[in-house]
Amino acid sequence: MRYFVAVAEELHFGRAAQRLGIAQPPLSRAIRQLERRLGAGLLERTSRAVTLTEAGAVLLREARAALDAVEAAERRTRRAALVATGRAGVVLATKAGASSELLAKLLDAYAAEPDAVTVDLLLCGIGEQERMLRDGRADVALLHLPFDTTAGFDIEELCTERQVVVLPAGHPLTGRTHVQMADVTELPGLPMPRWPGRDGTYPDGPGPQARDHVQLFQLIALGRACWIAPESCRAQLRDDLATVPVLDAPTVTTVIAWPPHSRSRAVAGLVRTAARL
Amino acid sequence: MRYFVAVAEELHFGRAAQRLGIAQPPLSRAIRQLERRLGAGLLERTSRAVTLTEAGAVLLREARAALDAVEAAERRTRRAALVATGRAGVVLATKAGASSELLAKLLDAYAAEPDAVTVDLLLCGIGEQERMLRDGRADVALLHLPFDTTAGFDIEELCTERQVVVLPAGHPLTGRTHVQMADVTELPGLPMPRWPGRDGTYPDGPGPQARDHVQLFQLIALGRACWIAPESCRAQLRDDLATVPVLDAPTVTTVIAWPPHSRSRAVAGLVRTAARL
DNA sequence: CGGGATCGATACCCGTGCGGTATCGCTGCC
DNA sequence: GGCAGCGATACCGCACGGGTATCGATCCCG
Repeated sequence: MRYFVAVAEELHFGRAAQRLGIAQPPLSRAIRQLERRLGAGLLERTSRAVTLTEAGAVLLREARAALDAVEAAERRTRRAALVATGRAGVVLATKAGASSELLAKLLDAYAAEPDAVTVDLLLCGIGEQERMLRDGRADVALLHLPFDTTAGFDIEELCTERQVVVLPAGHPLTGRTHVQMADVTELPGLPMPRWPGRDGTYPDGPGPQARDHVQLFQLIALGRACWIAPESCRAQLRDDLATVPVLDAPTVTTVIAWPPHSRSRAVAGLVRTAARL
Repeated sequence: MRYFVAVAEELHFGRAAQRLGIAQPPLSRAIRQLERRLGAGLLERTSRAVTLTEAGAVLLREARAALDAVEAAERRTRRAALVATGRAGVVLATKAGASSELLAKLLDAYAAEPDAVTVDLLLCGIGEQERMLRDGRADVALLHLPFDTTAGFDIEELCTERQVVVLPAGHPLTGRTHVQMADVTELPGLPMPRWPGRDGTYPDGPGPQARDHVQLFQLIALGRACWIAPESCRAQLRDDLATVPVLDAPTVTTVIAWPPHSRSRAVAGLVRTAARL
C-alpha cells in the first residue's frame, strides 16, 4: 500500500521507486501483484503517462487512511510505553498563532487539575493538526471550523467568534466601526497574501507570498496586503496594525478534537477542562 | 499486527498460532520482534499465563482499528472496481427487524431518484453495523442511538421515537395508556430475555434466552417475557402482542451513518434522500 | 520518416526472512 | 518427584522481495 500511494501520488514509477528507496522493476511488480490480489485495475499505464482508475482513486484515499492508522498504532503504543514509565504526557496539536488566549487559559486550568500530566504542545501549520491527530503524533488538537475538517474525530465546541479584517494602522477603512466582505475583497493595493500549500508551493494568482504570521503582519504593516482573521488575533497584533469587524464573514468556531477511540485519561481531562472554560 | 491481536485476544500463544494457521515458535518470534521494533513490552508472560501490559492494551485497540482500515481499503477498492463495471451498487447495513417502515420509505424514495444505483441490504445482528461500516463490508448504515455508537462516523439524524413495552395481549398492564420503567422492570414472571453477545454466548442472569426476534415475540406471546422497543416496532407485531408507551424510557434516535471519507455519489444520494424523508 | 530518449514490463539471479520441526527450560500440580 | 502444559530457543529450507540487465512501446525532434 505504501508503494501504491507513492506511485499514485507521483504518477511515475521511476520517481516513486526513488522516493521509496527501491528500484523501479520490483515496484512495477508489486503494483501488478496488488492489482491481481484485489482483482481490480488501479492504474492506467501507457508508456508515456500513468493515470489513476476509479478503483485506484478509491484505494489511494483508503490506503492513506490505513497507513495513517498503522502509523498511529505504532506511535501510540510507543507513547503508551513511555507514559507508563512516567516519562511523557499528552500531546496537544494547535495551529501556530491561533486561539492563543484560549490556549493559555486551557493550559492553566488543566494544570490546576489534580490528575494533570505534562502537556506537550505541537505547533502546526495550516491544516496539519488533522494529520497529526490521525497518525498518532498528537493525542488531542484545537481545530478551527470552517477551515479544518473534523471528519472522523470526536469534538467539543469551545467558542465561536466573529472575524475581523487586519489592516495597516491609518488605512481609511480603520475609521469604520464595521465593514462588509465586499469592502475588503479586491481592495486596491491590499490583496490577500498567498499561503504555501502542504507541498510547499504557492498557489497561482495575485497577492504577495507569506510563509508565516510574522511575514504576514510585516506585509500588512507595509501596506502591501490585508487579511481576515478571527477577532481573538487582536491580542497578539503589533500596534502598527488595526482591525475592523467584518459583519458578513463566516464565524470561526474553535473546537477541541480527539480520535474517537481514545481512552486516555489525560485527553478526557483536557476535554473536560476545556468544556468548562 | 494480526498476530499480536490474535495473541492478545487468546492470551495463549498456542491457540493464537492455531487460529492464525501457523506454528507457535514463529508466532513467539514475531511478537518479540514487534516488541523490539516498538521498544515496548506488550505482553507479560510467565510459563503459566500471558497478560497484556498497558502498552499492549493500547496496541490491541489501535491495531484492531488499523487492521479494519486495511481490510476496508481492500474491500472498498474491490467494490469500486465492480461498481465501475456496473455490476454492483451500494451496501446498506441495518439492524434486522428495526426501522422497517423507515427503511422501506427510504428505499422507495431513493429508487425514484434519477441517479439511483442498486441498494444491497446487509442485515446485521446487535451492534454489528459499526464493524461492517468500519471494515468496508458496508458503505452506509442505519444506527440506533443510544444502543449503537457513532464514534468515527459522519451521521445525519433521521427520526426520534419513544419506546414501548411489548407484552402478551391481555396482560393487566395493557389496559394502561402509559407506564413507567419501574412498572415493567422486574415484572413478576415477565423478565427481559437475554441476547447472545458478539461471541455467541449468553450473559448470566435470569430470563429466557432469545436468539432473534421470532423467538423473542414467541416468548412474549407465551407470557414468559416482556421487552422494551422503539414504538415503530408496532407495525410488525403479531396480534397476540400488545404495546404500552413507557414514558421515562430513553428515546431512540435513528441515524444514517457513513465513513467520514466516503466520496461515493451513491452514499451521498442515499443520505440526501434520507434527510428529506 | 527514422533515430534517440523515456518509461514501464520482462527475465533472471541472489540473499534475507518467515515458517517449519525438534527440543529445551520453567512452572505448577497431582 | 514426575509429568503435563507452555513459551523460548536452535536450526533448516524455501519462497519472495529486491537487484541488474534488457526489452518493447511511444513520443519527440531533426
